[in-house]
Order: sequence, then C-alpha cells, then structure tokens
Amino acid sequence: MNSFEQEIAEALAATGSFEKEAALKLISVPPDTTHGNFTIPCFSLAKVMRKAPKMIAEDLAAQVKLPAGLSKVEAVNGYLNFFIDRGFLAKSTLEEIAAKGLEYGHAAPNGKVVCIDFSSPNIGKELAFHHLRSTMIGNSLSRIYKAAGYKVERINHLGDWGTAFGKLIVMYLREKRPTDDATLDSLTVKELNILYAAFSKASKEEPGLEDEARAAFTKLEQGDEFYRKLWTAFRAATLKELMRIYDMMGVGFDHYTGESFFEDKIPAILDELREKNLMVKSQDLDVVMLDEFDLNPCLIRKSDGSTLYATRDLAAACYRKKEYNFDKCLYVVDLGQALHFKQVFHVLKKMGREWYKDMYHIPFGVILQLVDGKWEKGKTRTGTASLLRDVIEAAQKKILEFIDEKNPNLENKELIARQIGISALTFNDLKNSRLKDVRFDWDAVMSFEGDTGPYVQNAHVRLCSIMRKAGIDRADLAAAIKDVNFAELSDDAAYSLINILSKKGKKILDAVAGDEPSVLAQYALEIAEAAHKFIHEDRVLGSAEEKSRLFLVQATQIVLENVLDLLGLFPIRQM
RNA sequence: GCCCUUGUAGCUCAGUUGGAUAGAGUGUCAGCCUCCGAAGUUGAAGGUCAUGCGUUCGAAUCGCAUCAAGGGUACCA
Repeated sequence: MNSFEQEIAEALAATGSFEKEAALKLISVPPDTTHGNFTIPCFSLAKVMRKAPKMIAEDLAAQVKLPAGLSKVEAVNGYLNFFIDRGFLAKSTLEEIAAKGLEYGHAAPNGKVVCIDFSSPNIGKELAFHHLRSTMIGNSLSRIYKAAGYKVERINHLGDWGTAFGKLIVMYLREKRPTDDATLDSLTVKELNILYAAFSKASKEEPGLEDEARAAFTKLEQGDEFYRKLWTAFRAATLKELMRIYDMMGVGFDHYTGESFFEDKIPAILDELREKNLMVKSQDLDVVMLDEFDLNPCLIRKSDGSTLYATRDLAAACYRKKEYNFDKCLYVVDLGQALHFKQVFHVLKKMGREWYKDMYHIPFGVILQLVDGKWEKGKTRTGTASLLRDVIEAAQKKILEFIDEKNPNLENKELIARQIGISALTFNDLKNSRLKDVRFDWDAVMSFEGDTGPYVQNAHVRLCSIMRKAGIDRADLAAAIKDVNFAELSDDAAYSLINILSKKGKKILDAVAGDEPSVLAQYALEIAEAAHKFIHEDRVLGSAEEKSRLFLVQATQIVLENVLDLLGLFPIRQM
C-alpha cells in the first residue's frame, strides 16, 4: 500500500514538476473506487504553476510514467487519478496473506511498552452493564497495540480501597451479620451489593452515616485487624465473581494491582510532595495547587489524614513507570473523570516527572438507560443499572431461540449462543466512536440484522462453511496459493473484497493513532459486507474459477478471524 | 459562573491530513432461496450536515460567536 504511494510520488517527481515529498503529501484516497485507488487534487498547484487545475491534471497525466502495478492514470476535473491493476493487487495482497496468515497487517515489534489501565471496577459492587465499556474498549486496545508492535501491560486497577469499604463495614456491622470465617468465606457480591444499596438509602435519612463510613475507612487504613479481615473477605467475594465473568468474556489481565496494592507506596509520594513544597493546607486538607494550569487544586489527603483517589493514582503512576518503564500509559476511564486525570498528570509534572506527557486519559461516553421515560446514566447504587450477567443471560437466551429455529442440531449450542450474545453486546459497544454516549436500547442490541456483531460473525461462519464443504482448512493457506489464477479474481465483487483486505495494516495503525477500536469495528463491517457480496455473486464450489475463489474465501476468513479477535469478539465457525 | 463532550436522513450512526454527486444500518415500500448458511442480497423513498459569520480555489471537516443536550467543578471513585 505504502509502496504504491511512494512509487507514484517518484514517478511524479520524475516529470520535473515538483518534489517527491510534496507529491507524497498530495496523494489521497478517493471516496469511491470509480475514481481510482489514489488521487492527486491539483487545485492547490494552480497558483504555483500558474495554470488551471484541469490543465495541470491533464498535462501530468500525459507526462507521468506509470509505475509497475498501476493500470491507468486519468485526469478528471482537476483530479489526477491512479488505478491499481486488479490482478497485481490480488497477487501482492493474497501472497502476503498466505505468507503471514493471522498476522497479516501486523507491525514488527517496535520495542515500546504501553500500559493499559482498564475495566478497574469497584470491589463490593456487581459488574453493571456500563462496566462493559472500559472492559471491552481496553481489551480491544490491548490487542490492537500488540498487533501494532507494542509490548502491552494490561492492568486492572481494582477499586479495592477507599471510603466505599467504610460504608460496607459500617453496614455489615450495623446489620449484625456474623463475622466468623465460614460466613465470610461464603460471602457473595450479591449480598455486598445489597449492603451497598442499603447504605445509600440509610445515609439519606442519617447524614452522620457518611462520617461514620469515613471514620471506618480511616481505621481500616490505619491497620485495624478486624476491619482488615472484613475487607479481605469483601474483596475475595467480588474477585471470584469478576474472574468468572472475565473468563466468560475472554478478557485477561497481566496485573491485578488495585488501589490497595499502592497503600504502602503512598508515604513516599507524600514525602516527596512535602520536600518539594508542593503540598499545602487548604480548607483543612492537603492539596496541590494547580492555579498556573487553570485547574482546581488536586486533593491529596482528607482532613482526617486518609488518602484519596488522586493520591493512589499518583503512587500507581510512579510505580508503573519504575516497574514497566512504559513509553505510553493509557487510562480507559469514562469521560466524567477527565478533570481528575488532568489534575493527576499536572501534579506529576510539578513533581518533575517528565514522563507525565506520556500519560493519556482515553475517555468514553456513558451508557444511558431508559428510566421512567428518560435516558439516564444507570447507577448500581440505586439499582437502576442492569447487571452485566443478566444482560448476557438474556442475550444468550434470545440467541438460543434463534438457533433452535434455524439450526437445532448445532453442537455446543449453549456455549455458542453465549459467545454470539457477548460478541453482540461488545460490538454494539465498539462500533461507534468511544466519546459518544451509548443508548442501551434493548431491542436494538437484541436485533441481529444489519450493523451488528452477528452480521460480522455470520459472514465468518459462511466462509468457514464453504471451506468445510470443500474439505480445506486455514492451515492449507500457504500451499494453496500456487493454484491461484489472479486474473480470475478481477471481477467487481472479488476486486472490491481484495481491495478491502489490503487495508488491514493501515486500519490497525489508524486504530492505534486514535485509540479507537471503532476503526476496526467499522472495518469488520466492510469486510463482512464485501464477503457476503462476493459469495452471493461469485459461485465458489463447482465453478470454473473454484481454486482461485476458494483461496479468496480462505484469505478473507483468516483476515476476518483476526479482526474479530482484535476486537475481542469470538470468531465462531458455526452458528 | 467556569471547564469538558456531543449535535449529520423518522431513529442509531460512518464520513481519514479540508477535495469529486454527504454514506451505511434500522424503520417504510417493492424484488431475490430447485443454487456454497435468507442472521443474507438487489432496489425505491428519506438531508437547511444545530444556527450565523469568517478563512479558503474548495468547509460536515478549520476559526469565532450563538443555541440545545449531557457530564464535571474540595474531603466518592
């Protein structure tokens, strides 16, 4: 892909009209392929060359010597359009896919490290549907960065420390729950969640309860043994359920270093802030002033001396830099916390950590749910948020009905139904720009036609089905290429599919550049649509072009499988 | 008040560094299974790109202003 642009630029430079670098900058991709594969708009050249753009394009078209692999150059309305030879594109693209397989379009290792902090749910609460966003965006980004050549450290910064535990402890003791080992061992998140909601309700009537919770957390932070024991039980109960769900979704982490992990690393941070005279008293708390950046002060310690979110994030950032020596550190956290991260990054700057500029908040919009006829943010606390496992179960059930109707003899249909369901939810989350709020419309999410996960999976399944009937496997790819006649893959349906496949590498880089999995989700849709069209229009099995077309089916399958994998979707083979 | 994000077809959204006739899906209407999976495919209809001004040969895209929605803004995370 890149080399085409290089060669066009060189050929243009050879006409003597302008420099290669300038030509390279002008090359762009036309909106549709009827205008070719590359184009040079000549309008900006008009002033320098003192000619009408139309004339410039026509003159260049006449002068330029067409590089190998290009079939045509033409001047249209001031645009100079280049067309790639279909057979050449088929050959170069498919040969590379045959050689690289699943890793076609991936970049070579670049020696860089990226830390990605994602999911990071709060302990003591059930995973709500909106936690899917950070989890799935982060999961996909970590796969995409790896494909782009990075070493990735996937970090789950569990919310396992803070006032929330004060609340749980207060409520647990207030309700006089048993605190023997056996009871604590068998605690479930469900119970904790109810406790949490009960606290919210009670604190509305008793304002003093919040203070009580804060005091309980302070006691926990100071090392009270009994409180520690309760905290450990709460944490273990939540983690058990979390792992079950991550496992089901195919999400993994390299580190579960939650907030509590940084507890003993905080004093050093406080000392440093004090030594550098950055920490001041304001309204009875310790803060770092950020006036010079037009930001509110960053709160470091509460009036009772206990720590805050920002304090622990500072310790975590310094720890990560020391431990992983990252080139980039990403925080996949919702948009509402933009100010918090800005503050933390600027405190690091004031501390003289030059790497503060490698820290990125990757924000995303919230999931809105219909509550009493209005779209609002679901809250675990008030019980308006749908629980992730409920949503997954509902999706699975609905898809199972679908399978029973269409393909009742499918083996493992419960598992496959769940995988399709999870993929549908994931895709719904990833297909749009991350900053957009997602309206969780049950009907839209549970419909499996059009721009959905199942649409993409269905394309993959159909490709696999043809391969199964032909008795071939993905592993035959490298050997099968020698039987391909590339000229047989130059009809519109085959060509446009190949053209899309050839863009995989660029799409991965685009997704990394914008930290945007939706780039690849949209790309998956493009592949699926072109694949559906190809097998609809070009009969594969039994045709005169069977070997060539079968190879394109295999190549498409392997590209699609990897794109699905990069998105964190299950590339299932039957449905 | 200040700050951040969003505004494109009835609905949900794409639209790359400014470039050719602003594209999909969904919904509505009309077609396509004796043929590799119809969870598919072909077509029709549907637009003041929130509004105004500006920059430019050229603006959905860049700048300024206004409007609307959502979020944040000192002891939650």
